Amino acid sequence: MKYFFVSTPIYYVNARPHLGHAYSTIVTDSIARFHKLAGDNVFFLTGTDEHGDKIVQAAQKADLDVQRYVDEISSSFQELWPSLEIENDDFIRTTMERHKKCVQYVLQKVYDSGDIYFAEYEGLYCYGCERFYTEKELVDGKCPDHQVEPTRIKEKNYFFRMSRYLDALRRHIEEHPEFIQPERYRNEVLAMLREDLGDLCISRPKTRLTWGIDLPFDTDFVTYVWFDALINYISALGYPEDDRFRKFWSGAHHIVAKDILKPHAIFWPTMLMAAGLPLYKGLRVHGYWTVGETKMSKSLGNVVAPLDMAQRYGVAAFRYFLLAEMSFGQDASFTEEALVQRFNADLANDLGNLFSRTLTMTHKYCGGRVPECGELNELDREVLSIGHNALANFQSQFQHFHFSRALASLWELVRHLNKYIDKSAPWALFKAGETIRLNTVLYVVLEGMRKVALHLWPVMPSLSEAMLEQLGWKWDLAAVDLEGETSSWFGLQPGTPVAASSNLFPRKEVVAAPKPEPKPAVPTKEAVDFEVFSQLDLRVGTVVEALPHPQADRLLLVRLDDGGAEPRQVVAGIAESWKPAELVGRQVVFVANLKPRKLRGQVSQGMILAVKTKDGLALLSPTGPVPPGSVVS
RNA sequence: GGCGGUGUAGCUCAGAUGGCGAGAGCAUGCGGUUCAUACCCGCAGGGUCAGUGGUUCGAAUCCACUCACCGCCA
Repeated sequence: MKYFFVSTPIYYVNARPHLGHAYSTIVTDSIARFHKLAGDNVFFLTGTDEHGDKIVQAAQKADLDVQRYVDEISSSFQELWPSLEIENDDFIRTTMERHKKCVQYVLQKVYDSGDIYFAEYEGLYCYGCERFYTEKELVDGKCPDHQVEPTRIKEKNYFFRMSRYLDALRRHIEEHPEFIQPERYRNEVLAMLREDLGDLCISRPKTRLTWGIDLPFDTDFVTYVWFDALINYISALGYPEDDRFRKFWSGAHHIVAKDILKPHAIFWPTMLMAAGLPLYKGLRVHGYWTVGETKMSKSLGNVVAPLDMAQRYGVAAFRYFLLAEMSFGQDASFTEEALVQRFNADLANDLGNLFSRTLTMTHKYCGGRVPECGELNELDREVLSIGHNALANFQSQFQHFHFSRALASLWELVRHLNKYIDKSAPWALFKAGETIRLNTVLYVVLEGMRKVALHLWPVMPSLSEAMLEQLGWKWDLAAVDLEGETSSWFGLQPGTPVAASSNLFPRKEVVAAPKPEPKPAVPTKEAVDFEVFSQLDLRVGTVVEALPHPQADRLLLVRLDDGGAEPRQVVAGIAESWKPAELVGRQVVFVANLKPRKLRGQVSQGMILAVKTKDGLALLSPTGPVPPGSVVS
């Protein structure tokens, strides 16, 4: 029996669970289930990371005692997972006693072997942020958050001699391509290793931070971030004394998002080396979910609440979508429309309808029981062969974290079963009374459906079990021979009753397209002919003089150079937005053939064009200088 | 600025070690079918494989440069 250990990151409890957390955990759950299905002995770990200043600050903000605060957020994670059909074997919290003991054990061990040293360093410290800044992080020499010049202080801390292990790590990565995957992240880590990474600061003085694990060799300090958090992967396995560690650690895989690549790809392996422990087997790195075009962020208020989606569309659809839509390693975009589209196309139309039509036919034509399979002809054998390929590809792709491709492979079988039904036309066989052939066709389809359902268990556990139940197949995880399923085709027992009908994935209405601001149609005045428009004589004039109107506050007397010998006087109602001095030299568009008229005793020979907005009047003018009097058309 | 990645049909993506008249799914159009969840099946349209130059009998695939976007580091 193979041992397989797989972990999510432990989630930092400064925020409630969102789509990113859900994805990591669902992927990990699916992998865990896949290995369970394959017969491995699986340990699936997730948990929460609960130490550090940020947590203390968040608790203060929430006006809660720190312990209560972390308890609460941690529970929100623990409570969410079962509703997403996530079945972790353990939930580790860094505030648990068993974790603390393990961290201290490892620290002491590394300290004893001489890889932790005490050193003083000097840095720029911002008291507001309670952290050090590098010169480059500062803006104009000031802390970007508090706009305060940081203070140069000296501090003593403990350091992990990471530099000693970096060469060995680089060799390991080079010799084990599967250590970090996908490839792009492996390259990134090798690039990081080409730089001087130095050693790792692993402590904080208690004068600054008390919410952490005491260093076993100096209780004036607490452990800083990674030496605490990363150890969760082995503390949960009961390292050092527990047998589980010995069994499971050799097959360990970590699933992480790309933002925590460095700690997992560099800090953690070197820590393990220093502690004299074998390295994990594989690190699998995925990208981010964006929401539409933009990054998901709290400030934008577009954080997708996983549970909302799961409730609206079903856990199965939600999990299926996440796995099918994201090409593992790359970023992907989450939109409700895409989810609905995929739901309808793949789950409702292809798979759901396949169940519906086949079960109905089994009832109409075969008394609702799995029929006897007769001799196979060319068409039937084609199904078996396509099925073999689809399932073998599914298994191989899934194992290599290509979930999207794995599901695409599986759907080749789903679609082929639909084609096969059409080609074989059981309804015609029924009318013709060709019972043996009819039974064979339906058997082949039902068995294909069973295989699809079984392979979907890692992705959508309860729906998979429901499908199998409809097929009258007894779900028994321990009895599954996943590899064998690719070649055998006779798992269903003839005579077994099947469900009379099926409605696993009722089609969803396509949600309204993401309203690009439903701008109302612009109401216009009545349409006019071009002739009417061309009666207007619009021209550009240059303001040569502007004066306040002697008898009106809102009016200006504007004298325009219109190309003629004398300036043209126009009375313009723009005094509230424009001062006379601002106008001189400016070019404006005016109506040249408006009948002259007197406004408050002053003759106006035309009208200057302007746009009224809530901020005042904007004048129309050419994009660049033109000769005065130029005609506008 | 350095390093790395990506750029293939409207959209999402496949395309080891160079040999294809460049693929799939979705979307679109047309046709067929009725067992079925207005579903399924078939056919079709649509791409100068970012650009330029090179290696080669032959390049989406190798090399160089350019452009665009992204990431890491500085």
